[in-house]
Amino acid sequence: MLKEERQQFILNETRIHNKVLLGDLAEQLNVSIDTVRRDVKELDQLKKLKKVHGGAISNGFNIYTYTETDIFSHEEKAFIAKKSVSLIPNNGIVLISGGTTNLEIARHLPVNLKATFFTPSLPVAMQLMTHEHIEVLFIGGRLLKDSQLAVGPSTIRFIQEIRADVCFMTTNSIDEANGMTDSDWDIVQMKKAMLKSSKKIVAPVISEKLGSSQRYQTCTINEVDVLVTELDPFSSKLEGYRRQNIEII
Amino acid sequence: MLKEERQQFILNETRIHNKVLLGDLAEQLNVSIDTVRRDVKELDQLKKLKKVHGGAISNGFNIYTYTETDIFSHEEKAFIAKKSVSLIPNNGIVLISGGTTNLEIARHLPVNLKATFFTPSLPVAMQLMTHEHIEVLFIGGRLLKDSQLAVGPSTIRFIQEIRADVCFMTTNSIDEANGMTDSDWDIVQMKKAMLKSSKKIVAPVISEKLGSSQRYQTCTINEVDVLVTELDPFSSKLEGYRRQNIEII
DNA sequence: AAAAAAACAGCATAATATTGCAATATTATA
DNA sequence: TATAATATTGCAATATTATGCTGTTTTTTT
Repeated sequence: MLKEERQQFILNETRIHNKVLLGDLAEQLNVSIDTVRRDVKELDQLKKLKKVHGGAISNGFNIYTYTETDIFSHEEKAFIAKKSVSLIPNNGIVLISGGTTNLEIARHLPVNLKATFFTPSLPVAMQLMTHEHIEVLFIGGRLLKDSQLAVGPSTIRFIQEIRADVCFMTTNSIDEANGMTDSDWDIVQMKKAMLKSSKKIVAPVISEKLGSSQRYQTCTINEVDVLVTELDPFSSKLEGYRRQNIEII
Repeated sequence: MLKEERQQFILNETRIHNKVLLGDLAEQLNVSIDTVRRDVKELDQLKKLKKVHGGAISNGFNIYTYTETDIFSHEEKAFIAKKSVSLIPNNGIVLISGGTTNLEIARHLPVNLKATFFTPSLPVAMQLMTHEHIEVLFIGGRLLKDSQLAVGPSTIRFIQEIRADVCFMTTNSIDEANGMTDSDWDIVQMKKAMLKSSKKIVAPVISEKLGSSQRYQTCTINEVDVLVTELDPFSSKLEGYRRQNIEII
C-alpha cells in the first residue's frame, strides 16, 4: 500500500468518525503505530486534520490537496475567507465563482448560516454541499478542464436569471488601472454576467495579485464594492484602492 | 511498444484504479522499472498524474468514497462499464445520469474516444473531465446533497434542449412489471426528461437490482433499449427482459 | 507522586530513487 | 543511402526514503 493511500484512508476515517485513535488505525492498516504517528503528523502539518494526544480529529472536508509549497498562501486564503464570510446575510442569495480563495470561503461558512449559493465551479459546489443548511444551485454549461468552471452561452443565460445579494468574485489579477482581469475570454464573459446579476461585489484577493494585470477585463476597479485581502485594511499597499471609495476589510 | 502507448497505458491504469505501483506497471508492460519510472516522471511533470514513492496516484478526482475499496460490488460494476462503453458512437452525444455504475462508465471510456457528455451528476462530471478528448457539459440546477445530482425545473429545461444519441440511465430498482423505479420524486422527474431527449436508452444494472421496485416510476420496461448487467446475456435471470425485446449484453 | 500511555529521537534495514554510462534504436541531414 | 546526431533503454553504483524497533522523554491518568 502506498503511503498516500494510507494517508487518504486516515483522512477518510477521521472525517467519518470525527476522531480516530492511532492504535486503531495501525491495526486497520497493518502498519506500526510509529508509521501512523508519522502519517498523522504530516497530515497535521498540511492542515488536513488536527493531531491530538493519542489520535486525530477531523478538520472538515476539503476537496483540494495543497502541496507543501502552497501552505503559506493557503493560510492567507483561509484568513481572507474568514473575513469574507461575514458579508453573507442570513437567508441571502450568493453568487460565487471558482478559485482556491473561494474554495476556502466555501469551507469556512458559519455552521448555522442559512443561504442559497449559485456557482459555476465544480470544486466550490462540492465543498458547499458539505454544509447542511446551505442550498447549492449549480450553474451548468460547458466545463473547462483546467479551471473546472462552467462557461458558455447557457451558463450566461442561467446567470442572467439570478438576482444575488452578494457576489464573491475572484480573479487572476487586479490593479487600479485595469480593474479585475483574467487570461481566459470565456471565463471573463461568464464573470461579467455574474457581476450584472449581483447587488454587491466582493473581491477576495491575496495581496500578491494586487498590481498585476492580464489580457481581458472583467470589470473596472470602481465596480468593486468590497476588497478583502490578508493585509491590514490600513496597509499602505491598499492606499490606491481606498481612494477609489472601495470598502476594504 | 512505443513510448507514447506505454504512457497512455499508464495514464489509463491510474485513472481506472486511482493508483498504480511501478513494479506492477513494469511487469504489465514488459519493460524495466527504470523505464516506467522515467515515464511516470514525465507524466508527473506534465501534471497528468502525481508521482509518489513507489508508484503514482490519479491527479484529478480522488475523493475517497469513490475509490475501488469503497464502491459496493466494484468488480461487477467495472465489468458492466467495460461492456457499456462499446455503445458510445464516436463523436456522439451522450446523456449520463449519476450513480456509481455510471461513474465506472466514466472511468472506463476508451482513451481515444471523442464524444460530448451531458450529465447532472457532480462526481460523474469530475470523472469525465479527466479524459482529454471528451467534452463535458454540466446540466445545472439545485443539487441534492446525498446523490450529488442536479434536479428541478431549470435542470429539466436544460435537458429538453438536448438531443442525445445514447443515454446511460442507472436506477435504484428495475423489474418487469414496474420498469425502472426510484425513491426520489425530483430525480425521477429529471430522469424522465433525460429519456425523452435520447434516441437510445441503455440501463446498466447490477443483477441484484433486478426484480425490485421503488415508489416512483421513471419508465416502463419496454422503453429500455439495452440492458447491461454483469451476468451472461443468456442467463436465465434475464429471461423476462429478453421476452420484452430488450437487447441484453 | 507514581504508573501508564503516548510521543519522540536515533538507528538499522529494506525498498525505492537517482545518476551516469554503455548499448541499441530512432531520427535528421548531407 | 550513409552518416551523424539524438533518444531510448537497461544496468550498476550510490543516495534517499519509508518503516519498524529500541530506549528515553513527555504527557496523561490514577
